[in-house]
Amino acid sequence: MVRTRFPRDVTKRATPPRVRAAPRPARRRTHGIEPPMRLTQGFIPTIKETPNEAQIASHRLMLRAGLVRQTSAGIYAWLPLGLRVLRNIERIVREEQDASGAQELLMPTIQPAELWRESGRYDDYGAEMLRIQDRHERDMLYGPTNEEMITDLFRQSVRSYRELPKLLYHIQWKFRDEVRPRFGVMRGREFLMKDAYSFDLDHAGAVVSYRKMMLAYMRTFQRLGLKAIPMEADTGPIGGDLSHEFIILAPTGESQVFYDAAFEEIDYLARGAGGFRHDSAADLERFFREMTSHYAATDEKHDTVKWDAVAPERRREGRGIEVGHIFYFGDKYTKAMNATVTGPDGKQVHPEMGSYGIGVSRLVGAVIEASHDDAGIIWPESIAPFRAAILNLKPGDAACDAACAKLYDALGADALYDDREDRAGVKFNDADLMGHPWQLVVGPRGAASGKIELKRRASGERVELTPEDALTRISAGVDRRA
RNA sequence: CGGGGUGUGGCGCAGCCUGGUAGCGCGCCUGUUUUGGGUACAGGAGGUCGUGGGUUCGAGUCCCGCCGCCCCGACCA
Repeated sequence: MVRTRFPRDVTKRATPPRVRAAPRPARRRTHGIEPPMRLTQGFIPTIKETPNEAQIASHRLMLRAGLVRQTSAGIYAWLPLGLRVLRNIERIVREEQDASGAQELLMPTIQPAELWRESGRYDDYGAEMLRIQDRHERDMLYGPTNEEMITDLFRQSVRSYRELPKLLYHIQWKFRDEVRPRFGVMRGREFLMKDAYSFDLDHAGAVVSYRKMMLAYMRTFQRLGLKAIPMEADTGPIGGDLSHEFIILAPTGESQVFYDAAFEEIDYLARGAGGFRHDSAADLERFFREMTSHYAATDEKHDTVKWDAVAPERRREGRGIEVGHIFYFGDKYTKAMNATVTGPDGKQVHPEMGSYGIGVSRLVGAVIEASHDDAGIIWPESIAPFRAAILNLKPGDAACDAACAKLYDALGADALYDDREDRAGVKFNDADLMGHPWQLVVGPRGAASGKIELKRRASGERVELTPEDALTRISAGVDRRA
């Protein structure tokens, strides 16, 4: 048995090692776990008619395109196509968390009631918390969030202010027993969430962590192809006095939002002059001022006087879906759970905390709400389950088969090969429904003369060209940021 | 949790009022046909009618209980 020891000095480092900004691999989907896929061999059950329970667009399309299946109210199984999207979103969220200096860990889904009794939330949280007992009749719960557990982990091991700040996150399934689950994965009971927690010595430090996360969020949403607006929010049951929620725009959103066009004009991913760095206090300050100086409000908090002060051509209005929420709440938990570090003056202090959530599974639905048409989903390049679909209009035809094999070979895991023996219309419809950014249409008509058709899902634009040129167009068309 | 709706082959639905051999469309399987936007024809497989009880000679249908799911509202990543 090999014994592993953690190097001592790791915990002594005052600040985490600098992480390079947003790694962007040459090939996007390089987790190495996703195999190429032929439709005849895959498990991608598309359906023609809309299941009766699905009312909103994203829910309907997720069921029809074979992304998910519901197993109970508000609980979903993720099928291969849906899982790819979920993983792609998760990957971008992770890259931006890492880039901000946060460290990933993984906490369990099941938590002991004891921790929640310490913070006082075991009783406060109410019926939304799923409570269970193990065989020894110990009270347990399926975690709806992780403030208590992270605070417990922190207090066990962090002793000195020299080890601060700590910015920790995980991406884990949560359960909140919603009274009324709805809108498919947008308001499920079980959902995948990225939750981060910051620990700082004082208020000033906590504010820096808060701003870092805010920047990470804006970058994340931009990479997902979404227009996100940060809005001041109430802190709710998490408590605290500084909080923002992030609303993305979609025609079917739950609430009306009003905001200044400034939010759309900022490039959060820009480098160099005008860009924002996570490790520069000045940049973070400037960034935070940008985020808070422009008008933004939901209908509940809408202030018509302030709204009238915004130049008319800069007023933007639309429907919004909440996809993230960040909180600063000081020593609420460190005090209740007695987590302390030794300060510079030798006295014990309760670190200041913040928590930061992104609804990863909700984002799958939210992106679809923001990007679809009558025919189906229109995936942004950055999270599409496949970059392209290869439609073999006549399997068995030598020229078609050869052309498809070549394309499939070149694209590998980035392509979904529709090799079904079905009518052309079936394949066109399914490809539109599944929403691949590109469609490579190979039919006997063009194959004879060495041509295929390339269709752009978003615009509907089609061109006839050689397979080589099509492949070039596809890779050239990748916007690595969005 | 209040209000409303609904549950019948994989999906969408009819049948229930007025009890009497469980049907239609799509999908699926076989064959023919068609071949660039869900083709056509023929044959076939597949259903404890959500569930428990009751009424009746007989219940998908009538009565009572329970459960699931959906929508509106209050509540929320």
